[in-house]
Amino acid sequence: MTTIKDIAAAAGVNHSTVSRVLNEDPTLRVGKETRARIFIVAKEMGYRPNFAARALRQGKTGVIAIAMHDLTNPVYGQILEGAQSSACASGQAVLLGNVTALATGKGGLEAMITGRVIDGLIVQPAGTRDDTRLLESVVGQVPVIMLQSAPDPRYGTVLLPDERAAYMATEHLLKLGHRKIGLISTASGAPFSERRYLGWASALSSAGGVPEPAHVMSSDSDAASGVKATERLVQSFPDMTAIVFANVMAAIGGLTALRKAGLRVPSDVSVVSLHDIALVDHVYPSLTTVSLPLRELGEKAIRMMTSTESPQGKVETIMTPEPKLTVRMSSAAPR
Amino acid sequence: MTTIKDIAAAAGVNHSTVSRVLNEDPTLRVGKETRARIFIVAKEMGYRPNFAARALRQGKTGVIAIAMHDLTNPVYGQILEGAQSSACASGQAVLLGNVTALATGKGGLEAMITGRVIDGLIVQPAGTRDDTRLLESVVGQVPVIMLQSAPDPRYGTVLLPDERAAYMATEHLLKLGHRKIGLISTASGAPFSERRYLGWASALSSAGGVPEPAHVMSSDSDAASGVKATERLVQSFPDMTAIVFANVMAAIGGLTALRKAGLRVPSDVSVVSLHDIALVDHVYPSLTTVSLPLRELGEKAIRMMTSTESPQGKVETIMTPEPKLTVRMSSAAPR
DNA sequence: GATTTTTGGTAACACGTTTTTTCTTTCTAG
DNA sequence: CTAGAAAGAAAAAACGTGTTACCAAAAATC
Repeated sequence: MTTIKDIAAAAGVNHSTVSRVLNEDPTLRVGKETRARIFIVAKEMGYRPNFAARALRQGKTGVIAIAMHDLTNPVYGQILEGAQSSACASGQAVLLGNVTALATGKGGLEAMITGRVIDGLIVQPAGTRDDTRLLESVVGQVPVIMLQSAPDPRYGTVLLPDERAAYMATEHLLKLGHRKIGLISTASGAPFSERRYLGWASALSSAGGVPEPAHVMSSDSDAASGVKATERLVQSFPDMTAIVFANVMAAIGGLTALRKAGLRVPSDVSVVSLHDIALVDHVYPSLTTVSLPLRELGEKAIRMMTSTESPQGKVETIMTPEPKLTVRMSSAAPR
Repeated sequence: MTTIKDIAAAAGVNHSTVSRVLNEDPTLRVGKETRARIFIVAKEMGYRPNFAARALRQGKTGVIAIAMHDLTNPVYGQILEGAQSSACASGQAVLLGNVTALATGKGGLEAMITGRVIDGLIVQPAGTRDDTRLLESVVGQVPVIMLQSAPDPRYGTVLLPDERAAYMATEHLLKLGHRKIGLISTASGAPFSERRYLGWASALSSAGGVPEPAHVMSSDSDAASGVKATERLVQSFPDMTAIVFANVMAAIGGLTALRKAGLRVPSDVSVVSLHDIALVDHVYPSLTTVSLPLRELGEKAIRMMTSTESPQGKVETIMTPEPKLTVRMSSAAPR
């Protein structure tokens, strides 16, 4: 590996001059030809600064960790891709961690934090249970940004327009003529579940209906859990003519549950889901969805982290692109 | 941050002694009580070694990068999770990269390699196009392990039992009585596509059939591409009674295509796919699958990377767990 | 022609480890 | 009692940067 000293020797200058030239130190006065020579030699010798040495000196690494729940969930994959590409653009790198491992102290991630490997941590909180333990172990050690969490002065927060999206989904069903509209919500207690609930409820209210908390079933963000929640809903309230799903994986499970219950979609029950992913075109029937800017969520989190001001206490809601309704086969007017 | 020198001062010893005690240097002889004191002080002060300093000195970071294609694909997510958990277990960390960004030199990943941030690189190659460029830019710089690639002395290779799995999928259809069995393959030119083709072909041959290359359509590993490939197959060969899909996302697209073509699954066409993911229970009809040990692929790649011997030129095929057939609704005897 | 200012750099240290070398004290053998 | 191990630990060097302080010579000013 060629070091800064090799270049200094080849260019016939002191190594500190090389460092200052390459880092464009404004306080350094240097001859035009010396500067040019250093650049040329550095390029010729294929010089790359040693990461560890630089990190040691500067106290920064340029690595941001992101701890997610479930990497096999395509919804979360979008967040990851957004973060990944945004980080690349600003010369940072993304370290992947598992949030459960982080919370239980199992993963190497904790060592990476305490060992000053990472400059910041982006967390997709579990919604409820392990979050407090998680927070205690990392907040204060390193700047933290929570995705879709309850704002807190100790960390930054990036939010999706959950209420708006849930409102739009419900509104679509109302316009079709539905009045009995259930909600399969996400993890109870999670702030974004609250907001999605509010969107659903306010849409119903503004159409003159009365949002009934009993018509809400909570589900985890996977198909199997969506099956169970949907079964509970249709058993308790057989008169529902439409369901809003707060998560698309749950909705995909919901289709299975409805099929098993002998209910046709959309003729017996209409379905609308949040999260517009490629998959919804390929389930049967294809799902009407309202998109959420997940990619942008990941991007924004990185930008907030790399901005000059500390992210602590900042709260940002992604407004563009707006949630967008895409009507597919799963929604229709009630019979 | 408390450093090793702080501990040395607090324990009244030289900082090098602290280092050697904490790292359990066997060549160091140290008094029992001194050793105990150092351990106690270190724990009390919450000492964590500084990663950058250690990396600088040792020339190793304990970080392994893994460059994938498409993070929203649940199939690949499984590989990632396997790698992630396996790395944690051995005190390593996983850095996430995008293979396209790596190949085009865009991502921060290349800087991480040349900057000696990472000790090794695991790559899921694109199958064909960017791979050679990719290889040239990284092989030699850092140990590389390719997933599902063509073995090469310059890097290590970890493979799935593709042929066996494709054989089992085809065998299942043959046992049901099918004789006209098409194959929707993965990226043409990719070694694993070859192996899956061979599995399909040898199953047909051993049942006395003649594998016809024209009955094979290649598709990318996503639903949209699966739709197109399936359309091509059923238009060219309307007499097919069954299809083997080499990728589950393509199979999910395939169901859409068959539905649009007015073909019932399984009564008109039976479908079997490789890759057993949770989602297959929730498409309609649910997919008969043969599992592939994807998680273990990720785990093995990490283990090969962290083993003492250089991974270069090593080739390993994951044998356990064996591919497993799970019969669901999409396959039945032909009419 | 002496002093200041500018130009173009150099020298040295610091970052926190690990590792190699060296040093003092104590124990042991002859 | 003395040479020499051995025990216990300190000192020093090294990893490759970044940064602060400093310095020599040339040019400009008085």
